[in-house]
Amino acid sequence: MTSPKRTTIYDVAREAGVAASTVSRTLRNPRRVNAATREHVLAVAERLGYRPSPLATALQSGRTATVAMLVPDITNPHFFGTIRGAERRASAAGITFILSDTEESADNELTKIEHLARSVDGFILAASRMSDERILELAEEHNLALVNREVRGLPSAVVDTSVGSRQIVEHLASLGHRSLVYLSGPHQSWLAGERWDSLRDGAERHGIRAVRLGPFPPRLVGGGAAADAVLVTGATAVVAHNDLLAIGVLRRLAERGVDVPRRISVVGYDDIFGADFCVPSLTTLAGPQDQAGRAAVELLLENRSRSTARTPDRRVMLPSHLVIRESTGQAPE
Amino acid sequence: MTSPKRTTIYDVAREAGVAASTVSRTLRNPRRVNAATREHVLAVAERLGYRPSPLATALQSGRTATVAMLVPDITNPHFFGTIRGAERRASAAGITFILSDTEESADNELTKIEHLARSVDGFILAASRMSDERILELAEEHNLALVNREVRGLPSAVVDTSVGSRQIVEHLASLGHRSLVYLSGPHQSWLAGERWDSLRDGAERHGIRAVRLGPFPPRLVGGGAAADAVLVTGATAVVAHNDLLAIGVLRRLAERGVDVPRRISVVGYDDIFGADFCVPSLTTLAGPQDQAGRAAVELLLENRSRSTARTPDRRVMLPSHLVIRESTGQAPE
DNA sequence: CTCGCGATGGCAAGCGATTGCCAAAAGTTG
DNA sequence: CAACTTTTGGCAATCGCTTGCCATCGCGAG
Repeated sequence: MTSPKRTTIYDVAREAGVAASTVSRTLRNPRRVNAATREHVLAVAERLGYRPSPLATALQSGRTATVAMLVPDITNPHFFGTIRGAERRASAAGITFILSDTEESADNELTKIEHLARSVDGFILAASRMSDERILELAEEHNLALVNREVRGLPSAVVDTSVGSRQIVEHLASLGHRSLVYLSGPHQSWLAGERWDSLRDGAERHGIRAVRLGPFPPRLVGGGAAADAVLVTGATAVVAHNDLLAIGVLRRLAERGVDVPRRISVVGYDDIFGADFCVPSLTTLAGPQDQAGRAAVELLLENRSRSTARTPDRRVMLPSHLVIRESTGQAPE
Repeated sequence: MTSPKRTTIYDVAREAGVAASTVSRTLRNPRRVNAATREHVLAVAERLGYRPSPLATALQSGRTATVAMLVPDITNPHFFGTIRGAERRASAAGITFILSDTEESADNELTKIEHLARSVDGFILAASRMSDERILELAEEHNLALVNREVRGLPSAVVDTSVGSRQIVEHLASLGHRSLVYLSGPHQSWLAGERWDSLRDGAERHGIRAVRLGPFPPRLVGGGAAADAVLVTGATAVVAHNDLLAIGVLRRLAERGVDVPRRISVVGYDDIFGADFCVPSLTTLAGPQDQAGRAAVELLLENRSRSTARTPDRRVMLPSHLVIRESTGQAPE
């Protein structure tokens, strides 16, 4: 790699016989310069293969045309959709997309935000593990958009799981189940709380007994312990915090020779890759995670420039739907 | 979000009673400044909560402490490992990680590189779809590291699939198979070429007939057409370009009532998430993709600063290994 | 024919660091 | 103690672009 001194705005200016400011305006604020000059400058810029330096632009203007997305665990398929959606949207808007894994740690989130603060226009916090207070505090200084998390007054995009959770309960109720176990995710997970609340709520309404176990790590490996715990309760239906956990449970149950769904029904959340081809295939609450990612980027974009003004409460709620597969069935006698 | 005018190096300088340059040196080149002053400056910086502006630093110094990774398809599980490995390594080195999806298009790769050129120290091209010539050309101007792709003279990290491919053939041969079909991936894919070469090579050595079909889109949906095509050939073993395709094939075969592995054996590449719990579980060539990602970042880091000097041929080769599961078995009579 | 005003382009001051060069201070050496 | 060498800190230029402010110009109005 050689550094052939990229052409700058000054090169273009000299070549076009105008001032640098004119070149700058031609690019950022075209109507501020006469059509004829503009054409000329553009032509010269094109000929010289001019590319603006995002750094210089950002340094001067304060706009970086970059967003960062913080994710608790990149490898969790649950986030793939969100990541993709956000990346696509950012890319479409010509915005650079920074991805950062916070390894399920609130402290890491803080550190990373601090670190990136000056390099980005805003942050997308996906399933943030931080407390509401902390998030609100950060929102004072940074432009934030939340995904699958709600905090009073902050823009957020969430896939609605309360309605969906009730659907799950109804589905189970209709199959004759009288009790269910919820396998909870990380206890800092807002989502986990939401889901439990709706499940319990729905269960109550249907006269179903609901128990919460956990927290379990929301990964395949979490399924082992979770499955065993479930068996002890004697419940006929399990709702896992996510598909990963659910699939883990399925595997463990298979190992132990427990028939799903004959003896126990299993439900997950997210409809991740693989949920349709595991055995038995998984009944799960699917949601447009990619749209949540995309929406988050949009919220961020709306929001920038606005510096002191608190954004009017912008929250996007996306509908989820229950995908019924083989892992749920009639409750046993 | 408010903009409380972040504290700058000048604020620290004033407060500490030294020149800005001293502050700068304290941070970048501590031994250049007296221990006493250094301590003092650090204390003041700490007290004021000073955070350097990456933008300003980059603009002046040319080092951005950022790398970008270009991936043909973010949603393809094959890349998850690579992405994770690269992100982790970058993060550990305090380097910002930009992720960009090129949607399987060589032109997109070019555009994105052009776009990000000034904002990053280098690019990681994962399974690039560009031609060797194009890549070499780009390497003149940019700092590149390749993943799962080799181009003369450029640093690269690849999971060795030639040895692995031969293992696959041996495995199949030992099961009595006399013919195999390779389901090829995108034809711009270097990997696809490599794999086919090694397979054919191995097949020849074992007196096995090998046929290549395709290209097929390396996704689940590609499996439908692929499976049908395979059945026509009457081969008893299929090696798919990747697990996604392989799983797609499994599904289609199941639909058509073809018994795997009784009637046909299926092998994939990558050992992606799900390969172990699809049915039948998939025999596949696993490789440390995350290490490839991590290695690529390291190659990039070694390489920066060096501007004109061409890097000594640095290539990392990672071993793969065959994971035998249920999708392969004795060849039928 | 003069005045006022909008359109247009240039000047120059930043944005927040880094770094070459220089001078003063401190340390070495014979 | 003189003559040097090292250390240490400051000055000022620079990276590439944006933008407030000012000067000029052309033109329609009075």
